[in-house]
Amino acid sequence: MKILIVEDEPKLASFVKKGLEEQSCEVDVAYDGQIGRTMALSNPYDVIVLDVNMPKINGFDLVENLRSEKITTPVLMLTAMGSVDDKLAGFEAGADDYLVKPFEFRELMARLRALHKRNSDTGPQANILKVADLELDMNEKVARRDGRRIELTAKEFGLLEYLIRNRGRVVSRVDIAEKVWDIHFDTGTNVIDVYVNFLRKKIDKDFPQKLIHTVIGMGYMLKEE
Amino acid sequence: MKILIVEDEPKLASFVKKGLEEQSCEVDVAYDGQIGRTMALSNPYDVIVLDVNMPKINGFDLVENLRSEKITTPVLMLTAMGSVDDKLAGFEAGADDYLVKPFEFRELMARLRALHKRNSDTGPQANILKVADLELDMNEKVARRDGRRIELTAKEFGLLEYLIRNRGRVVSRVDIAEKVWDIHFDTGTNVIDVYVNFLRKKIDKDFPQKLIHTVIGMGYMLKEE
DNA sequence: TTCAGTGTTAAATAATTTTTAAGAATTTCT
DNA sequence: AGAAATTCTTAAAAATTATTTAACACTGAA
Repeated sequence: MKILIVEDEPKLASFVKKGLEEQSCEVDVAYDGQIGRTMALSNPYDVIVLDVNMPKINGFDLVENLRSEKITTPVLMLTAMGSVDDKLAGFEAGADDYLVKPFEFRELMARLRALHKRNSDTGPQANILKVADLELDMNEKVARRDGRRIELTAKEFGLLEYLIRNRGRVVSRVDIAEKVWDIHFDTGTNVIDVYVNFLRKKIDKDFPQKLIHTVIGMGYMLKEE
Repeated sequence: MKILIVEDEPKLASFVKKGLEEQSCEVDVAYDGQIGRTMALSNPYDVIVLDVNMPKINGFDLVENLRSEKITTPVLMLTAMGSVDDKLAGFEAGADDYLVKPFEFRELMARLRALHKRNSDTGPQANILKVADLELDMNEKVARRDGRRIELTAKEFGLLEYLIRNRGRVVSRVDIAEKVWDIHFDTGTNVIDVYVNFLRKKIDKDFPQKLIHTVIGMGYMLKEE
């Protein structure tokens, strides 16, 4: 289990780190929210332990920020503030659990395990994204609709994956350009339009129920119905 | 969110049930572990709330049993036993969270939501602005009134969003021109009037209660009543 | 090197939205 | 009440946005 601890109190951080390492976890420590953010964005952690009270970026803001960046790693908030309102603020910001200091290490460990279990035990079948009768097989890198196998190119696959992960939500061309093409400024290109067209041919053309919808002036949306 | 409560204390059970139903959850209650087991096995719940101390089958045994039956529904244990050892036993048995009585309802709600969120990959929470029976769905980029779906163009959507975010406040044409059209000087146009008219046709026309009000000489206001 | 598949651009066409403008209706002012 | 100002409604013109096609460039494998 790979864990990131974001905690500005060195003593507590090293105590927790040691404990976790004894349980054969891989542990990284960030001593402020700023660094924590960078590390969380660039490494695939199983769980993140977050102190609320920190310089630069506090815990609440950090979770919110991570969530807005689509980082869904489970987060456990660690804090001395035990009021229900504080807890609610934590959950509101996007945390998955909330533990009040002082705590016993064993409880922290148990809670981390619980968070991890839920995220990882989705098993091998977690690698298939579905919408209606459309499946995206992340292992085979292939789509299926109504059981029929559909081969996709890399860009097509990337685009469809992005659409599927944002099913039911309108995604703008700018969003797509950034997340799928990694274009961060306006190049005046129409690649996205063209690729949506490719996808439609492969995925919607032969089926009565269309899944790819264009929302004029706003973007595209993948949705059943 | 569909929830099963397994709790032998009728008072507590009905208190929690009522609270959850107010948050528009579907709630079933089982008054002992035996029945709880049967219900959990036959219905697809989103979360299960489990009291530890119950006749026939206690909470620990019930989770263990469910897990062995491959029921992976998130379980929150509810109990008066707050020692770390008790908590560990709960997690050990397969629970996902552990809340000690007495608790505040809001915390229970937050924890249930957190458990549910992780299991249903609906991504970021539905982002919906509401006024009276009018909803503006920021994900789907669609309005709903009285449950009826209303499609809007980009400009219509922008205007309605601005009105809704300023509900109950009169916004001048100049405000609207600046924030929605990005026009910063007087062009003598009447687009805004035209668009308010468009919106009225889509949003107010078919309903007795009008939401868009014109305040002559000042601007427009969105308000119920 | 050639070839097939992939990614990108550009331009023509189609569809829809946005804006303009002008007459009708309403409200305000004298 | 009558005139003036403001707002509403409508339809058609203008502008924008989307789709499709085809051509071109790039890549990696044979």
